[in-house]
Amino acid sequence: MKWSELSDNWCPVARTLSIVGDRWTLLILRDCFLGLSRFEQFIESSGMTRHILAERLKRLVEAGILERRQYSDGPKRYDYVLTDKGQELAPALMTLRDWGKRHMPVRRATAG
Amino acid sequence: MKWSELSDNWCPVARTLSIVGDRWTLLILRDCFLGLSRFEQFIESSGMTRHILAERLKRLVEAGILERRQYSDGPKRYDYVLTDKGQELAPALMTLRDWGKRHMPVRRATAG
DNA sequence: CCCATAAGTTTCGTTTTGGAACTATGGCAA
DNA sequence: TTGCCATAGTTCCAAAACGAAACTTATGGG
Repeated sequence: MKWSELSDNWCPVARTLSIVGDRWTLLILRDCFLGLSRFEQFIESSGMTRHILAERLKRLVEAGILERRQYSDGPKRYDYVLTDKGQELAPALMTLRDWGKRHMPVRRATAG
Repeated sequence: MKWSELSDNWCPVARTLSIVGDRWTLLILRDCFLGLSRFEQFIESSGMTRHILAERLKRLVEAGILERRQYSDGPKRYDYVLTDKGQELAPALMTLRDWGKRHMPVRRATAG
């Protein structure tokens, strides 16, 4: 079965995962909840490639989870902010965070 | 950045996602919460390939989320059950389910 | 004119995935 | 004792996704 076919699955968990159930997407949303909104910020914070970030942002906007917003008119620049629909993913992020805190202790530092 | 490097990230959300943040893994866990435990059951319920299922089960066992348990001694057969650590992912599954119910309505039936 | 900033896009080699066939183990029945 | 079934995997190959890095587009400033 193709992953994309999951968006019409009977199970609401599966339908949710058809959007956020991949490597990186939930990390972008985490960054949004931390207050980040710009392309370069997501790149720096998450460590994903520009290539993939661009594709994920497009999907999140199409899904109505993020909104692409022009924030500069000089050189036209855009950033991404959570919609109401996106905001409502907060509980999901929080439960994943809580589980991680309890069950996934850090073994060694991420960087020096 | 490689996905596997995420397991030592400072952020507990990222560390959690280093295990469950891929296509399919959370669906396996959903099935476990629905009472399924056998290889063939996961295959039938989720629609993923045997190949990927085998790999994901191995990772979940290594992570201490599932336990591989012999359930038959005639032909030796094994199934998979949630550990306490795995059980504690229930809130995460429930928040994803609730969000899906609210924001991801079914467009058409999955099958005829 | 040249450099910097910032949001992307393109290219290309590597890794992961999907699909389907195949393997291993043992029960059961003719 | 042979052959078929069930079940948990493994193997193989082509297709899709991904990572890394260079390139593009648009504008402002020295």
